[in-house]
Amino acid sequence: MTIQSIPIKVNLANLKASCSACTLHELCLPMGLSLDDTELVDKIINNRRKFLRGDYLYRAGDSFRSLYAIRNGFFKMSELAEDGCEKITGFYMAGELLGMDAISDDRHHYHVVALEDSMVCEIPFADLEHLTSTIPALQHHFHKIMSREIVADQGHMLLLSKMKAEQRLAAFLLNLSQRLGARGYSPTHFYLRMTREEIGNYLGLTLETISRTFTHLQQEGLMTVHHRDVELHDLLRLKGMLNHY
Amino acid sequence: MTIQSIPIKVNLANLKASCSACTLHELCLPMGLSLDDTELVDKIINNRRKFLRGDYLYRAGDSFRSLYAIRNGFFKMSELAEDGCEKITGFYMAGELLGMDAISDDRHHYHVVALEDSMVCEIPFADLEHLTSTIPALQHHFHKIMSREIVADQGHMLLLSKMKAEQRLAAFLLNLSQRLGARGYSPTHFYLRMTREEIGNYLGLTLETISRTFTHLQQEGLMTVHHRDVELHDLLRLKGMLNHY
DNA sequence: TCGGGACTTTGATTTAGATCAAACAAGATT
DNA sequence: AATCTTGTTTGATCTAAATCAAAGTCCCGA
Repeated sequence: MTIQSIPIKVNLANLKASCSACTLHELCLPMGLSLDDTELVDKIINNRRKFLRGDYLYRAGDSFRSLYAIRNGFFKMSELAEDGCEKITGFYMAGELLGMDAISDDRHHYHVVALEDSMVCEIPFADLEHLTSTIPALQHHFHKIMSREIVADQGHMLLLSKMKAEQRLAAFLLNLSQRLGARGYSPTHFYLRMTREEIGNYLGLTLETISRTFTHLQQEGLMTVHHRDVELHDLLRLKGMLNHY
Repeated sequence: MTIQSIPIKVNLANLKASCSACTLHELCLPMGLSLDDTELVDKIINNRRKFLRGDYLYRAGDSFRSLYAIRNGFFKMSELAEDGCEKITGFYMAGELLGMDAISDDRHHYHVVALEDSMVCEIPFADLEHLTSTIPALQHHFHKIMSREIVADQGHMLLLSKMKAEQRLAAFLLNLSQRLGARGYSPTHFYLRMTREEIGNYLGLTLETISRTFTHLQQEGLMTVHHRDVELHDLLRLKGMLNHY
């Protein structure tokens, strides 16, 4: 069994509440949809599909038909330049929605690859739009989800344009921590699903800088890393590092 | 008359076609809305409001009620850290929609300031959502607009994480060029509405680097800059600079 | 017409992080 | 167990851009 396939311990009760079936489900239930509406939503969600580590969910250039809700697992989204140079635009985990960039011109703009074995629900976009026009609460929720993607991307822009290496890595770890915590996983102890190179790529740094910065954060007593096993010792001090640009 | 207030020469025929009244108008007309639907859209758009250079359209933290469509003019969007350090997240021009980040949690996340005298239409978001649920073509178009914002932000992320100073500036100029061209302005000859410092801020560089890079691009014969008057001599070669990361 | 302020250019120096290089782990494969 | 592969750490050196510094330009208001 590889490290990558070791399942993380989950607080099941929590997970169930925040991600009962599939993203869309999670998305609409808290919106106070009626039972009938919930059934309508369930109907358009296609069967879950399994992806093994390394599988592509879709590729840049693929024509756009559906959004994808991650039921569980972990994905990276990236652009591949002609020269083979990869540029990672984001990491996505359970409860998150993939493919919203493709609405703009009916083509996916990026590759999406599973970084661990994962389960995904396909949501045909035409069906979703049909449903959102009949269920106002669902429409509003969908707008919020797109808006959150915008906020997240703009946050990452600021990270890339203003923060130093140490701050970027701290922000990255805190972001993972927060998202894992929201899903019922431990916010302070988790496995990284990606290599140092992929982290560096995403943060606009090299793998060597990531490695050195991990070493430094450990020396400061802020965290422990062994391979991909991360333990954050002091979330507050980590957050404190982000304030001063 | 300051340089900032010199009006740029416009191809009026073009402008009219692509931006007849207000952004939303421009947005829905090409979607094949019926005349009746178009009238409905017009009804929810509040009177145009004028903003002088330096005026705030809204501030970070303001509660979210409306999106804003720029009828004409130029705005910058920015975050202001406690220490007073500004971080510019984007520049917006005629025909673009502001405030979509605020849908996520009913608060504006950034400040928006006019960089020249501008005219803006306010679009109450509740009204817009009401309309989008009754006009499917409008809903779809709105989703495309949000999606385009996501694509643009992700493109800027890649710029910030992978490109060198010269490529960033070239990409910035080409982006302005393309957007101005789409609005009927000259894509090769335009005024910059922002300072070198603001460009640098947005591109993750210092004003000195922007200045030196302008000088260098001029020496290469790719462009001419006098103060804020930019002339691009070779769009193809500028585009060629972006390929190699 | 002069002087002040905002912005820009250019030069000298410094530095954070990139790049180059080598050794080292931990699994996976034989 | 021995070897290979993939990913990681650490060290030495280099470099693009930051920072520090000074002078120049344009605009504006008195």
